[in-house]
Amino acid sequence: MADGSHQGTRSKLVFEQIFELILTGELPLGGEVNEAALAARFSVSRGPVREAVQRLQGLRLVTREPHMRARVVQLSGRDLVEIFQLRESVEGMACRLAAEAMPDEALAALVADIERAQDGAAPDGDMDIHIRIAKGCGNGRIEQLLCDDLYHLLRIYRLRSGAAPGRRERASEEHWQIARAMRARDPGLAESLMRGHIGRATQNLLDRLDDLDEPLKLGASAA
Amino acid sequence: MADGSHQGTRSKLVFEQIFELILTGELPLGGEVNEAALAARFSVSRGPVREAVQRLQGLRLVTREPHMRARVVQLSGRDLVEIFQLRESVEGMACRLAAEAMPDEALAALVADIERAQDGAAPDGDMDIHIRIAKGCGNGRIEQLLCDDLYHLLRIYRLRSGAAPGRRERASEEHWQIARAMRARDPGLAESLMRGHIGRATQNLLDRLDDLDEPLKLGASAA
DNA sequence: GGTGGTTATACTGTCAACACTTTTGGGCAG
DNA sequence: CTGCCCAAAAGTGTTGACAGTATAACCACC
Repeated sequence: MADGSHQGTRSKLVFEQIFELILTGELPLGGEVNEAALAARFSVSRGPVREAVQRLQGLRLVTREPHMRARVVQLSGRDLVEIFQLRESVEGMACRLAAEAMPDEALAALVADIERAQDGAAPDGDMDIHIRIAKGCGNGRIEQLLCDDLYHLLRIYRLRSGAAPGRRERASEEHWQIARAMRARDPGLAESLMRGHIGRATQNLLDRLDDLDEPLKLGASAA
Repeated sequence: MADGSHQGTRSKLVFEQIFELILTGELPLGGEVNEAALAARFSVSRGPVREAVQRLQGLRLVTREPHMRARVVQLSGRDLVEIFQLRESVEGMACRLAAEAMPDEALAALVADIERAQDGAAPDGDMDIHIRIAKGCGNGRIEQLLCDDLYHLLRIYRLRSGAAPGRRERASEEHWQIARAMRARDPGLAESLMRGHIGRATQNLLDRLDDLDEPLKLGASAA
């Protein structure tokens, strides 16, 4: 069969639907998650909903203690800083490994795509670069951590808070440097540049946060 | 009530019991995981067993695809190298952060404990140091990744493969250097030393592995 | 005797109902 | 009016049974 990857399992579908609900804000960030209500909404039993929620808990997207209601994560400034610190170390390592493991063509294409994006049309080149590096590092566990676990968190954050003005160009420039270092097969430099890149993003984040424990009320001109 | 913290939830108990079964080898490393059999063994329904298995899957301790039987992870040499690469980056960052965040007394106690362990009686100081650093880094997400997710994997690995001869002293010496750098409030040096420490352990692991894809048959006199 | 299809089995995915715990709301004493 | 206690409601944890799918055994056919 051509694709067939529809793996009928309800749990996975419900998981993605709940995630969409969080993205759209229908499930607000600090809000409660009601298993029965979600089950009724998706016309399934509580079993699949329960598994989906548990999986969300595994990704730290919801918090749940034994007998209390599950709640969507708050994403306070403190949380974001913690996530960015983790990304700094892990994506740095991914970048180092990818600079050794990725084939020449892939690295050349990476540089070319970034340069093309810098010129004119470039929609979502932002996260794409990081994902491509993570997928090319050859370490499945790191790839999973970055592309599965942390990626969801980042999507929620990005959707709620637009990038600072002028930061996009700056980031693209840094991406270009990173990719060039990788193409030159300089793992140490590539890792260092990536860590600096994410470290700057962290600093940028801190500058826009007055109180570390505020529940992500920023968002500015999120248009 | 004195303690009462037995959090009656069956799922958690079953989770720990299954983990024990993996540690003792009763559930062999590449073996299949049968929900019904486990349910009967623990005198619970399949629901809690299912949740426990799913949680194990979240920790990458078992692999499970939609309709196939779940299998305990194989822990091939490749897997171990991936885990150690991830640890190298994350524990390095944890060490950096801990060198900034941990109180003076805690750092002094860390150095003291290592020195005491070097002299005479020191049972399991090995992992303990890493755990203490992870818990002291102040980043809850990193702490959770190291102490919850990766710790289980490492326990399985350690139980099956003893350390190389003479490596324990070497490791203790490196721990001492790390702790000293932390006490001296030198985050950069502390991170560098920790990365070198884990990198050496990785190299040591590679030296003992002929084939990266072998399912962890090391352990020397595996009687 | 080997091979392809077919039935039988075992297991996972899903469901509806029950048991237990936490929370909410109201009534009562102070 | 305030605070505590108690009962009703809501929600989670757990159970046993049913449905769908992959694995295994079996048999016919080449």
